[in-house]
This record gives sequence, structure tokens and C-alpha cells, in this order.
Amino acid sequence: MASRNDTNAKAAPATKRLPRTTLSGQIAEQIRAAILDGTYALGAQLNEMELASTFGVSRGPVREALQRLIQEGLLRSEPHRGVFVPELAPTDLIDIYFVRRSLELVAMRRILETPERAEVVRDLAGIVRQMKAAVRRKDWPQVADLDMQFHRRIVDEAGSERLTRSFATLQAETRLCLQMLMGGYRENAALIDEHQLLVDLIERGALEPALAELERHFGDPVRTLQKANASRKEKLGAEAA
Amino acid sequence: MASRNDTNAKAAPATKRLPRTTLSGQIAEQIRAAILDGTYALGAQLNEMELASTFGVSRGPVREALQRLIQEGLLRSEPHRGVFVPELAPTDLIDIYFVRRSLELVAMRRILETPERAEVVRDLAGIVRQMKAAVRRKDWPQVADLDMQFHRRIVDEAGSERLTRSFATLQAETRLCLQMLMGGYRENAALIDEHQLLVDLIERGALEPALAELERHFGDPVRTLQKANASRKEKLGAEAA
DNA sequence: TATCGTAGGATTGTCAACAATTATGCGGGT
DNA sequence: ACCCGCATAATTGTTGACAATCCTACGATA
Repeated sequence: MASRNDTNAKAAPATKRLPRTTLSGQIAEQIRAAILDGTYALGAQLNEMELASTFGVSRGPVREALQRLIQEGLLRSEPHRGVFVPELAPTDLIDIYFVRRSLELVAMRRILETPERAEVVRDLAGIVRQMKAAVRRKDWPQVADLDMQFHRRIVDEAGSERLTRSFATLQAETRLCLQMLMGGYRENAALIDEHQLLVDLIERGALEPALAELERHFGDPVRTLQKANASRKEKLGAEAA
Repeated sequence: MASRNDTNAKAAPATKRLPRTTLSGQIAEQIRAAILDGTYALGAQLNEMELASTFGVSRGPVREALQRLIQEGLLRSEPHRGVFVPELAPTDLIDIYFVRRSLELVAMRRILETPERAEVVRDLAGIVRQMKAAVRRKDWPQVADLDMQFHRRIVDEAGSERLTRSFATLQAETRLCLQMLMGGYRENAALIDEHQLLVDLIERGALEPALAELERHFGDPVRTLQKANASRKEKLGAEAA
């Protein structure tokens, strides 16, 4: 990872392409990707100096990037100790999905209130199509990514800047949580059908059925986790301090 | 403002009281309070060096504090230019209230689903009582603060860490927006009655009426703003880029 | 006189070093 | 053998200085 820079060659061409970019922002993006990729394990400490040398920069930008991720909920800071990848419990996933469901339901309601839905429906259908292909290739990371895109597209369509912002952090936490608790993305056979059904309901303007289906769609991951949790609850009892 | 430190006397007693505190955090709190107090006007730029000398620290902690506030939505950063107090439009207030309403409705629904509500009801009633006294004293800043406490108490009672976190930023933005658009808090005579009614409905466990009243409660500020907006809409047409 | 190019000043972004705090390992005492 | 206190080591928090970038104002030219 982080092969973009050499030891101290800071004049990378990528930096020039978009002048309105900050080094901190790039670092934040890279670290975020690394966290979500599972590069840093649960509870691991992120050494500032180490990260700095890894990215070929000083500790300043790294520090700012870390703080940004802390505010996003992807890292936890203990003053004078360090920043750690949070150890998310099953209750955290449930909490995350509780808020996510709320936000998406609101977005869905707003979408079905507007008469112009052709564009969203087209985009969502395209995502589902790609998803179908990815499932056929058994490219699960891609499926997970498309799942993210699908739900984000719905929330974005609501046209609320704050809703989008809140949802973005929730979605990042979701990904982290799934990574931590289930070791990646689950192979859910019903996933395609559920998304396709949602698209159809949106197209037809069926408000209540769409909301109900969305709720059902969210109830499933929680139940899946609870099943997965049952097989490793012995490990969780050790850290009830 | 910021008379806590002298020129370079960093060993303030307040710093020692809570060892698990970061200088950046304190700075962030101070700057946030200053923003919400209206110390920094709409669109004003916050000079890092100036803030640093004001607080008697270096630019590092100031920078981190600013970035924290940026992520909270209370400041806007333009790379290589500076950080500014965002110029919020009426549409922003509407957007903020849209998300706030959604979150509070979710919290309310969850509260009314739990059988143990005595503690919340007691706390909320206490806040309303203080509010009544503050209104009698015409202490509007205090009324605004109690209003904030009231709604935050409701959201906190839902017991969702993410809901609380998201709501906190929304509430800060709300305060900023009201400060910017209406020059502070409005003197709403019906405010006390509305809150009291909400408390009663929560106590009685009346789900649907409580949700309806909460919606009504949120519809009002938006309408108030739209009225206030009517008197200055000529200024808003200039920046439709 | 208006406009374009350029020099100046100011502010942010970044860096390397210093200081404070915390955790760990060792030695002595009970 | 176990526990307490102290010194050491590592990491974060903070600082001041350097470099890149952007805005502004001035002057030359058409």
C-alpha cells in the first residue's frame, strides 16, 4: 500500500491534477480505504510516525487525516495514548442499522413524493444490473460496493445535504462493522431480488410497500449478524470490563 | 473573549483539573461557543495565527480545532484560502429542520415503545419548568438553551449513540442558522405550551399524537423563517451561481 | 483610459524538533 | 512469592520555522 510516493519525492503528478486538493485529504482517503479494506485489524493502534513514513509525509497531515476519520467514527482517539480502530460490538451494528434505516426511510418517502423519478429509477436499475453481473462472477467486494452505491443513490436523491452527509458516515461505519464482525460481505442470494423489487416499487410509486420492503431489507442483516454472533459469543464475554 | 490565558502562561489550573483533556478540544469548544454566540459574523474568515495568539497557543491545536468544527458543519474550508463561517441560506435551515425532524421523530417513536418513561418525563418536565421561569425573566438566550436541552434529552433517551451524534451536529447547525438568519432566538409565545403538551403526550404514551405534535412543532420555525425571509429575499437573488 | 502582466504581501500547508504524558520493565522491600 | 515504587522507552501533544499558494495592487502597453 501507499506506493504513490517515494522516500521524499513530494512532487507527484497526481497532486497537480486537482490543485484544490489537500495532502491531508488524500491521506485521509487512503487511510479510510485501508481501514475499510481490513488492512488494520480490530483494536489495532495506528502509529502516527509509522503512517507518516509510509505515506512519505510528515506527521502533520497524518494527524489531521486521523482526526477527520475520528470524527467520522472510523477511529477512536484516547488522549495521550493513540488512535485505535474501534472494537465494534454487535450492538453497534444494530445501532448503526437503526439510524441507517431511519435515514433511508425518510429519503424513500421524499423520493416517492416527487413526480420525477425516472432518472433515479434508471440509475438504480443500472446498479442492480451491474450487481447481477458481479454476483455471477462471484466478485463479492464489487457486490458490496454496488450495494453501497445503490443505497447512497437513494439517499442522495432526497436532495438533502445533511441527510447525505450523515448517511455517508453511517455507511462507512456499516462497512467497517461488517468487515469486523463478519469478515467481509455475506453471500446473500436474495440480495438481487430485494433490490430489484425496491426499484420496481419506486418506479410504480408505491409508497407504503416500498417502505415496508426497505424495512424488511434492513431487518435481514441484523438477523444475519445475530446468527453469526451466536457462533462466537464466547469470545465476546472476555472483554466485559 | 479568551481571557483564560495570559501571553504565554500555559499552566492554567483549568488544564490540570481534567487530565484527560486535549488542548485542541478546549480550543474547539471555545471557538464553537464564539461562533454560536455570533462573535464571528456571517462569511467571516477565521485567521489561524490570530486565533493562536488569542488563545496563547500555537497554530497546531488551532488547526485541529478548526478541522473538527469543519466536520461538524460549523465552518467551511476553502483549501489554500482559509476557513469561513458558512453563509447559510434559508434553504439550509429548511434542510436542517428536515433532517432534525426525522431524527427526533425516530427518537420519539422509540421512546414511546419502551415502558419505562418516568425518568425522561421528569427531566423534560423540569426543563419546561425552568423554561417557564426564563420566559418570565425574558431571558431569551436561556430559553434557547433550554429548548436545545429539551430536544437533546429526547434524542438521548432513544439510547442510540449514532443518533445522538448526528443530532448534535444538526443542533449546532440549527443554532448557527437561527443566529445568522434571525439574529438570535425568536420570542415564541406558544413555545412553552407546545413543550408542555409534548411532555404530557409522552407521559400518557400517546404515540401518534406525540408524533403529530412534534411535526407541528417543527413546522412552525420553518414557517416563521419563510415569513422573515420574505422581507429580505432581494438579497438572496445575487448569489444564484 | 482600459486591460493585461507582474511584483508584493499575506495566509495557509507542511515540516522537523522539543516537551509532556503514559505504559512497561526492573529492583527492592515486605 | 507478591506488591510497590522508580527509571526507562515509546508515543503523542505542541511548537516555531520554512515553503507553496492565492489575492491584491501597481505599472506598462494597446
